[in-house]
Amino acid sequence: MEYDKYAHEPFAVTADLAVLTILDGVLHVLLVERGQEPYQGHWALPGGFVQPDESAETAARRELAEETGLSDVSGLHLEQLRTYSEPDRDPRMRVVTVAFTALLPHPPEPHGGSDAAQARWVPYDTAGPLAFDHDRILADAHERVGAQLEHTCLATAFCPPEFTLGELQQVYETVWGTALDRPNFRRKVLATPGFVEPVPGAARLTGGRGKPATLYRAGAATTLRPPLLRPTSEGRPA
Amino acid sequence: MEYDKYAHEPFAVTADLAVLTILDGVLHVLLVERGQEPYQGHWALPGGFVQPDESAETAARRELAEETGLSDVSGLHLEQLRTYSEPDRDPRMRVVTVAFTALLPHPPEPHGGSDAAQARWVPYDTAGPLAFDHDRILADAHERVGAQLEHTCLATAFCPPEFTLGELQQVYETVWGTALDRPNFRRKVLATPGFVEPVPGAARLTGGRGKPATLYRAGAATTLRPPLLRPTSEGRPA
DNA sequence: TCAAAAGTGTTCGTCCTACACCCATGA
DNA sequence: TCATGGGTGTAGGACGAACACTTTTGA
Repeated sequence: MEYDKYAHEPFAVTADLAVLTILDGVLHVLLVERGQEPYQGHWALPGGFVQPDESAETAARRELAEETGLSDVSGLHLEQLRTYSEPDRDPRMRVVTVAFTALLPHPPEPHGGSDAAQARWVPYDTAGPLAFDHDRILADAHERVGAQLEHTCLATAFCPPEFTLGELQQVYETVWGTALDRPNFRRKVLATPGFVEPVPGAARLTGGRGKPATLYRAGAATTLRPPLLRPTSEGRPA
Repeated sequence: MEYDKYAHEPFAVTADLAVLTILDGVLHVLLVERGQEPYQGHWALPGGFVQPDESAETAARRELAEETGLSDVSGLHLEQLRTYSEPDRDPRMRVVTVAFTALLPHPPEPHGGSDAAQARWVPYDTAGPLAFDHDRILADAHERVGAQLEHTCLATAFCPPEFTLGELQQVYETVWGTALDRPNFRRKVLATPGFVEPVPGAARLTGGRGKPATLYRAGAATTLRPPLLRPTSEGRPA
């Protein structure tokens, strides 16, 4: 190992975020329009440099607060995705990016942050092409979240503090892009101890019509055993 | 974003490896004894600085070759674990570490590499305490590999090119620390298309006694659907 | 002929799937 | 009273857990 801090070409480290949410039953991602070169005018994932006194996680949470304008991001789900370190990712210099996924319930209207021209929620399917290798990061984030839904209780992170089982099911259907059988989904969720717990006596009307649905809160469990596998789209799973 | 490369305190980026293998039915990890301060004389995970023209993946593979002395590491399983970036991880300077897990079949006798006093295979249970935050990295690697065995075909990475189902089962039992039912394990593996494929007409004696076992090769599949869940150790899974 | 390891069969329960059906509410 | 969404019931099949049993080898 080396002692001279300046012996090598310096690395910059950034924390970039794939912030996902569900708007009107459609998966959306938070994007910012770049205000400067390179890729000026292109859309990109929000993020920024990790400061000397921060961990990448801390930096990611700070950036999340800045970009979304949320006053309290402490309770939001934030998870490290992976690190992207190819030498030519950024034409300016050597940049190593630690990518994170963040999941939001009811998202706020984002306001263009300090270093971004503007920020906007964009439907996942129409996002891209993005700056740098952010297309790949976003695709990795989607794949990861989809996989996590299968064997963790992550789906509640997309929901407000109190939610109906119909809303929870919509999270699965939106992220996976498949329809699920409602009775079976409900049984599966309720049979998993600690996944959700009912709010006593509470119910809410959802679509303006229909029977009011019981409200639930997220439970203490984090893992889902046995898992809730997404339907194998006929035949051999990929 | 900033343009001045030297505006911030420089970050160093390292690639560290949790190299796992199975020796005599016991999970082992490759450790190096540090030859210099800090933590001189302590054991640590092998690794080193990412060079300016390398990705973290490339650096990890280079380090793996150097530490193990293997001439061909191209076919070995190497996977990014996560990135550790707390500000005080290294007393000398700001070091961000991209950690990897590597899985080896029959491991070679390691020879002390260039910058390490010596390298050695250590049983997983007796490893530690290690230098820096390597105890945590190693624990994360073990947890990750254990989880991967459940829903990927990763286990074959621990096996030589041709192996018996008994050896494959031993991988699961060793990493998970639990016993599995042999008939059921065999059926499960064979029922998963692409997990393993038989080597025509080949068989091998394993323990000196008993019926020779059919030999198998790793198949083309990577995911395991439905998964092969580790036994829930009585009652509620963690 | 015995021990050891591979491989096969069978039973039984549990879980998943698929539907059909009932309930409560607003229009 | 109809459409809409929430909630319950149930029959059938697939899968997994447990364990008995057969086969093939070396000692």
